[in-house]
Amino acid sequence: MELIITEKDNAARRIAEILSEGSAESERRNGVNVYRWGDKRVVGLSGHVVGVDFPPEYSDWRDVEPVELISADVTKEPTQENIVATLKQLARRADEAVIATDYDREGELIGKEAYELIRDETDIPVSRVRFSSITDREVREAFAEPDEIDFDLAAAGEARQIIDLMWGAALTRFLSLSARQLGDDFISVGRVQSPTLKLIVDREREIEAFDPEDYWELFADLQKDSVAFEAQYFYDDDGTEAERVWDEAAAEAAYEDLQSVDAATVTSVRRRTRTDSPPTPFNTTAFISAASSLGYSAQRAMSIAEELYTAGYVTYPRTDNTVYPEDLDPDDLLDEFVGSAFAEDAESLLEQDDIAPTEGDEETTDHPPIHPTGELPSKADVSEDEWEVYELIVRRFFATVAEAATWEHLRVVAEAADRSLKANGKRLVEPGYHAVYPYSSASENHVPDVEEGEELTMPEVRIEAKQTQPPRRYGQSRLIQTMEDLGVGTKSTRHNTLEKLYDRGYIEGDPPRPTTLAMAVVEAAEEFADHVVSEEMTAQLEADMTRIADGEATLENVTDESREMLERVFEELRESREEIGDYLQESLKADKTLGPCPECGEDLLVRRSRQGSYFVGCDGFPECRNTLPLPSTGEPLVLEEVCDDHDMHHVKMLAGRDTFVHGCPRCEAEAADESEDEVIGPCPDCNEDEGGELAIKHLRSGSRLVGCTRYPDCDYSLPLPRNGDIAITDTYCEDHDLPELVVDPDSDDPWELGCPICNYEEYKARNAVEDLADLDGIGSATAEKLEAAGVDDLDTLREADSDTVATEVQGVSETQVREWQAQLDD
DNA sequence: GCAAGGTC
Repeated sequence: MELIITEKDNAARRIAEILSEGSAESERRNGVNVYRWGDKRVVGLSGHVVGVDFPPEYSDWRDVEPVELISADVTKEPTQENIVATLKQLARRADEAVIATDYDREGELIGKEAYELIRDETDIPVSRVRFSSITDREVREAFAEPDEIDFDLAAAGEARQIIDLMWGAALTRFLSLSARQLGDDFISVGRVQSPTLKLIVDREREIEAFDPEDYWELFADLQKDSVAFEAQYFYDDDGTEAERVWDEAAAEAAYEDLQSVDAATVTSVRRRTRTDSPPTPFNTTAFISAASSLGYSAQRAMSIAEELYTAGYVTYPRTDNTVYPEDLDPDDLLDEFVGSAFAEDAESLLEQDDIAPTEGDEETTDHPPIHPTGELPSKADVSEDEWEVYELIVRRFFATVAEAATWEHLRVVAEAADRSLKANGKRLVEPGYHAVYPYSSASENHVPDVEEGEELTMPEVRIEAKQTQPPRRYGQSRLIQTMEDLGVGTKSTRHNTLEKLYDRGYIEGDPPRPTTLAMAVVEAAEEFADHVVSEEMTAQLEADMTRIADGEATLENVTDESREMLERVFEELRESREEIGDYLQESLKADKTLGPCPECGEDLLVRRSRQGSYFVGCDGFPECRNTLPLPSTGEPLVLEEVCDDHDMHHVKMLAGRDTFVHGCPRCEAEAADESEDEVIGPCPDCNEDEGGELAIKHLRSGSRLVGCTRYPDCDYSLPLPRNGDIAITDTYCEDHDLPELVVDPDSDDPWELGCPICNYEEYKARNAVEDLADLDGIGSATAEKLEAAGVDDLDTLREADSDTVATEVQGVSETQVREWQAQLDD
């Protein structure tokens, strides 16, 4: 029997399809898919075989000194017992094994791990095949001429693992211990996350240090016949054109000169034609950046793309490649869109004489650029967001095979009272790829045809006082782009790194702003462990890995050298341990401080009760017992904005999709104290027996609800929207004897909420499927499939038999279902 | 429970 091992289940299935010419069947072993035909078996490792875990004796890491840890051996342990068990079972029966993991460094490492597992059982020959995309031709060719595992390349990857863990875990542990941060809120440091955080912190430092400067700009309206256009004043500054006037008196003088006349003479007209080339194929970074201009976060964009990939609509979304593989025939792919929602554009592209896709600079060996597969979803198959992202990917593919656009630029210079004015016009002559790719800006600026010497009227002159602006914060896609430029992180991890920085309380908002803690961590690292916050650590590691891969160094050389360097860092760190700890603790507190306590003058802080709920408490506790409530949903985040009335920072509650700004906790509490409950009808739970009635209530924590007047004896309640005025109408719901409610009745867009009980029931039904889609690893495309199989809410999923679900829903594995169920049990 | 790499 021949055993073929791939990196992921999906690849295993496709390779089996290709090699068996469609005759492969799948069976399950220990919950792992095995594809079989004849005497061949293909199994995907799902990336779980490789794993560096700490030895169990270090699991209680609070008691372990960091330095002991770094000298401790890093051991490898498989993280998914069932995958390993399956692999070993199959290996025992095989007389030959082929490693077919991804054609990159990490793929080689995963392949080597699999090789070692096989070697534990048997000494059958193990070969290695390499192909850059899972297409018929490439896979067949690779299997026709198998190669050997490159152990040096795998060792390079292993050195990376060890060094990352050594530095990351030891420094993380040191900072967390010194600041006594031991729960979920540990203080982490790492080779990729820390240089990324430093980018954000450095930019924030520039912004803080920025000293704005005043300047003035002058504009004039010029008019030819009845067509007006705007021109800007400029002057010669040592041979270059300058628009900003830095001296107020000089600006006023120019303004007076221009105002003294009401006409300008055209002194030069220049026309130029520019071609605007279509964009290159999507790699992960370019995709994230395009999706971000549609308003998607990096994480969200990737998770939608992964969902579309799993459903079979787009290619693998984690790729560096910007060159389509040779065997992608653009004509064939365009043909697939004839008769679809994209028919018109696809047909117009097919009419072109020559269809030659653009190429980017990066041609890699693992996966093709992101493009549609040719299997089309209908709008009903996917959520609105998924459709929007799918359309982006389709249109990007269209753009890469479309023609260039042509622009006509028109530059006009005119003189008035010896002062110069200029206007730049821009006209799209040939829309080219813009016709199929409406995302990149194609805005025109109209300047009429004028001729040299022509006299134009000048009805208005304006002077604008401005200030230089600090540099802008990096947005998420800009950060990911910069990480790629610096070589930090990989296509599969960059977006996760940003998410991690959010989760760790290092950054907040979008564009991300560093918290006080982040500033302190970067500062401490710069002083004592500069290596780990600089992108040079990655650069050096890359160089070392190349040396290992080329056989010029060994894994031991490189990791020993790194370990010695870390030991030296620790010698300095240990001396300053208390100082660093105090500083970090102070910074942590600064991120939780809301403002002065009105009762004692100490700081009011965001705190957490023993039950886990958040509230505002006084730092003077137990002497001062002043408190304020916070909403029950989400995690509080202190914003920069300060309430004018109470000198308190506003608070935002982070709760994923339901994130909202709570505002000033004192304002919210006072508003609730001043409002009165409005009775609207009988309580369905206790009216008959006890006479309880439902009322609209404002809670001190800022939320509103319909609750029983006998609370806490009766805790019947219905949710109400957080924002907007609520009006009670004269129309009554017959079923529940309650009035219908309207939110924001006086606005342009009032929302008829209706009877609160009916509304809540509809809400529950509507959200059942959405709740499914919200689970980790389920998107709306998969949720739709689950719903079709009768699994339409969380409770059904929780009780469902995982094997039945996996059998009935295509593309869903039993392991997945069990993971979802485990999530629900948490 | 700590990193970063993979995949789900």
